Amino acid sequence: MSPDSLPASDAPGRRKRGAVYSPLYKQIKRLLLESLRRGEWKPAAAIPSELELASRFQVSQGTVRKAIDELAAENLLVRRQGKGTYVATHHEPRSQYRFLRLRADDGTVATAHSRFVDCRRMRAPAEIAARLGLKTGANVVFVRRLLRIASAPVVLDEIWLPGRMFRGLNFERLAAYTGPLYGLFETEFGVPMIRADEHLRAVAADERSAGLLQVPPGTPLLLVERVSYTYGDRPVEVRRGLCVTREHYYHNMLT
Amino acid sequence: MSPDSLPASDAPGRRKRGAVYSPLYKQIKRLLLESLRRGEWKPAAAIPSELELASRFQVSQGTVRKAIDELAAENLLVRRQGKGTYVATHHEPRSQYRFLRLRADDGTVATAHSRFVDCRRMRAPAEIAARLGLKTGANVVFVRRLLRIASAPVVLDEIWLPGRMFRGLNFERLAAYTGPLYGLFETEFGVPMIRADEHLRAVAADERSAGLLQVPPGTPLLLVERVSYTYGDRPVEVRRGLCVTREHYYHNMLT
DNA sequence: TAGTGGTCTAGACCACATA
DNA sequence: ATGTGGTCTAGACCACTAG
Repeated sequence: MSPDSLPASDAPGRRKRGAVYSPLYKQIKRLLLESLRRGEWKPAAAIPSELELASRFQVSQGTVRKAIDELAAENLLVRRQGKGTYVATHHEPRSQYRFLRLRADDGTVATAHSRFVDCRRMRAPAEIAARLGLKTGANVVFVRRLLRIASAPVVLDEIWLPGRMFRGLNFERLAAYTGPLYGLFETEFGVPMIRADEHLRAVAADERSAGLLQVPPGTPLLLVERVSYTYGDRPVEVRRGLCVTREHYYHNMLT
Repeated sequence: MSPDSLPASDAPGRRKRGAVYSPLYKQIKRLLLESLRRGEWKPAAAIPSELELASRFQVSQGTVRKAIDELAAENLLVRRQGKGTYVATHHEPRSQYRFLRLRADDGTVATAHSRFVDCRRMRAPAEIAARLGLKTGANVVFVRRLLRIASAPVVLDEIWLPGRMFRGLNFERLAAYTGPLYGLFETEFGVPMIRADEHLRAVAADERSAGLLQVPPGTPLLLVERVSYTYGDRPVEVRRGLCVTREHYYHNMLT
């Protein structure tokens, strides 16, 4: 990207005047975000050094730093002193459990084992379609899986994904893959998950879920409804998780 | 606080060398935190300007800024351009719902009405005492209250507080007080809550809770176990909330 | 008009990783 | 030895608030 990417109208002092005011580092941040969205720098890859970006955008290193600081605070980039700045990936252990808030009673982050129960393509029900920004009846991939911790089933997930973005995703590929699901999405389908919204409720286990989770029907379960987003706030996953919270809990820190 | 507060051993370049390395701004941050902990600046009050702090600590404005930046990111301080930097308080609307993650189905943050059903002093059960860092049997204040949204009971809270820190807290004072509970704690007892840990589970309503929440016994409820902390990571509140999630959900955002 | 936080720069130097 | 991120400074100027 050339320096010309900075709108010419911003040339004098490079500030937007009038309607809205946007500091230089916010504009740089937007440019970096755009490069990430376009896939110019893939997950796990290094982005150019601060000095190089500074000369590319014709600003000082400090201004680039501030832009990167914010992206790092949002977990989109990872800084490594002495090495460089990298695009976040769901493959490293540190990012791996970013979206998993389930803990064992003793506080440990138990290692979960995925067992896929189902994977098929279907027409999106109205509610799922709405959340994914698709038309009702659009093609979606439906996945059902069981998360086991220490061999006991703990979570039953139902997942809906836009069919167009996940061409070729099927039961065999899921079963063959070891590692985090979002790692697969990112590597195989070029869809990095960067944010998720969760709605939690308590519900009673129905017959089917109870059977899969090996608990009596009617058992209180923690329902976690998630919508995940990729760059540009595009929703790309709807997930309904049913959790047995007899020996586990959902952890959250308020600040 | 005089500049001498900076350890003399740090004088050359003011860096800690050897065992651990701690940048200047982290040391400044620690000093500011200490002033907050000591109550030198009360909630809602303004702290000295950046320039004044810089001259006080004999560092540049930029270094003070970086320290304040981190404290603001942790919601301990609030910056207001053109006015100053203020100590966070639970009295302003913006901080008011910081610790309340319950939303109505339509996404709105419903205004909750508190109705206190119980307040008495008791000896701390072992588990509560452990979480509060007290000895079993230590004096604690026990509070039970019902949170109503649009006149329907939605949350039943049970709260334990260290007796020594909350002298004089009784049913009458609770009932007379309008506004957020943490505002009361901060103003009347000098205990600002700055962080909380929550553990969520799904449980079945027992007879008593079901009665108060006006749901059938056995109804799945969201159990929210919270431990709140004040400065220095001191635990000062244990709370058990039972939420009816028929028309409300617990909201969480993952980044 | 004065004071406060917010932005931006240029340059020096430090800590860390790698070759 | 080199290159990267991380810290710190001094100073200029901008945006915002309030007397």
